[in-house]
Amino acid sequence: MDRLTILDRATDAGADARQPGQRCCQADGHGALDTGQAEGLTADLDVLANPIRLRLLSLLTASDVPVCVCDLEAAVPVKQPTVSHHLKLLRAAGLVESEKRGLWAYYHVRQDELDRLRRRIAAGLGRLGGHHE
Amino acid sequence: MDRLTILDRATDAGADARQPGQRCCQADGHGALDTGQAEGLTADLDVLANPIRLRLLSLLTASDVPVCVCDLEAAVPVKQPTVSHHLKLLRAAGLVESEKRGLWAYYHVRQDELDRLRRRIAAGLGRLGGHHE
DNA sequence: GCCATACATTGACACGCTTCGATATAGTAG
DNA sequence: CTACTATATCGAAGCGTGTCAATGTATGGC
Repeated sequence: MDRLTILDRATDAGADARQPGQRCCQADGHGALDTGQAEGLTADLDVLANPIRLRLLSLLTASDVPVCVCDLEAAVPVKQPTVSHHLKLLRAAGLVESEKRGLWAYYHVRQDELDRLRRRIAAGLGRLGGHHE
Repeated sequence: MDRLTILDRATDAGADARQPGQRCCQADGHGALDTGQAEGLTADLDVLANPIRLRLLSLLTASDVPVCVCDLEAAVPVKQPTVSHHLKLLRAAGLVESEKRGLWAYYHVRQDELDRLRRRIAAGLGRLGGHHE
């Protein structure tokens, strides 16, 4: 209704001449992330956005052999149940695998999955716009 | 994989022959992120790990002109105070700037800061190990 | 003056995440 | 079998985050 007049006025008179109650510049978000993409990228970021999980992942990637929980526990300022909790999240995200040997559980990174996650994040952030392509 | 090989070698070399109560493999975390680096990377990730903020950033980068809050509000499934809240966080992170013109507040991305943030994240995740430079 | 608008801020709520003690499970040693 | 270990799971507490209604602030039109 009034929108037409407003749009006309906007195009005609410029940004500051518009009336209250109207959309200003109708940014349509061309090329922007839609809601679904933003949620997907958020989910990917959330897996890594924790200092304990980052450190555990870092320790596992830095080791060429599987690492037992007791070693991880010793490298991180939280108690054992918390370590188990974060390892469970990393396993649910497909980033690590565990193998039980005797009393110990040995964890190792699934490097391919970690690389895929990193690529998804890099692609998503790249889609945020504004630079090289 | 061959567990027996590992176990045999371990029995011989001592890895699995270790006693309870001892560190297993003393991973020293060479090349890994330390606690401080993990926290810094987490802070960077946290800024972006939210679908509303990602969408707002995306809309702003997709527009070559500053965008007013009313337009952002229309593109996002939350109410106006929530939009203001997220814009405040983005401004605190140095990723956007605002300018008041009349009744309206126009936001635009600080592209250099966004690029720097992306580079920090890429470098941090790269330090997670395992691949090409 | 008055009223309406755009946006920011406040205060409160709900929800989820992180954490840990307690407990369960499973393996080893004696 | 008993005792001890390593790890997982459970349950609850603490705390931060996202959200919104209500309110504040500034601006413009009448």
